[in-house]
Amino acid sequence: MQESGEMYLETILILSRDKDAVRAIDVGQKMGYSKPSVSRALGRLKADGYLLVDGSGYLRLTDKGSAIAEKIYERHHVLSELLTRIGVSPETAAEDACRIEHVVSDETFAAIKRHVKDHAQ
Amino acid sequence: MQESGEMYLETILILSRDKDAVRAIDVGQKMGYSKPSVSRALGRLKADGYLLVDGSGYLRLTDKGSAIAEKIYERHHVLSELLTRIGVSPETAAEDACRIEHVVSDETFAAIKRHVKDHAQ
DNA sequence: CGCGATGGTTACCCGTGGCTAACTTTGCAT
DNA sequence: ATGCAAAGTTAGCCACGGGTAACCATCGCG
Repeated sequence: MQESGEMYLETILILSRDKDAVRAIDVGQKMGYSKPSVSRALGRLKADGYLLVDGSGYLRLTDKGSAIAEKIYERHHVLSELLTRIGVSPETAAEDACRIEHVVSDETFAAIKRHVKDHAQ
Repeated sequence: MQESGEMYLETILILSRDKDAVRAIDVGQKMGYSKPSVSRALGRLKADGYLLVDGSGYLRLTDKGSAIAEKIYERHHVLSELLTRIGVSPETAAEDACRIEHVVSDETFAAIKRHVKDHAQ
């Protein structure tokens, strides 16, 4: 799983919190990508079993896809929380969290999560 | 400047701390990349004015290249310090710092640096 | 009924950044 | 002087991940 694949899955998860049905076009709009780019990326995710597309073009994460999306989403939250706590502006914190969330190891994220929890405010 | 370019510059900086002369082959050995990959990457860095190569194949960072290398190197140190401090093992901290160092914004890094300094041990 | 808008896909281009294979160049040692 | 080893480059392969242009399919509305 590549960083960009994780972003697609996370985006689908976030969109499906609001909308009851998520389509490729919504993903593209949210991420600022063209239709063909989204189509191809989603095709890969589908082929690799992270995603299902029904007859009407509605997207649904598989368990496997959902697990990744939730994992990244959690990281996003915790990292944003940590960064704002040390004085980063909310916008920048969100942007940086969005990049860091894909590159930290499980060990490091566990430590960060523990740290944030232990030093709750 | 791409992430991989930053890694090359940082590696050259680190190598030039030990050795008095750094060649492409040393960089490749250190990074685990093949000679052609290194040759091409260094060619780009040279073309973009980050790097000089003398007649004997010795590498020297320009001011521009040095600035980036030092910046990334500092980030590496501070991030490693932060991670080990919250309980990450030194090896994992180094690996993660190596990835995070390329993606954090200046604002976030400034905040991290301040945090690490203020909570010195 | 037809036409246009919407959504999706196909085909193709581009840069990045790895790789191998093969070539050149250089320098040292026999 | 030969001849090998080390360093670098060139050419070409591949996957990723963006992009356009163009096409198809469907659906709603006049």
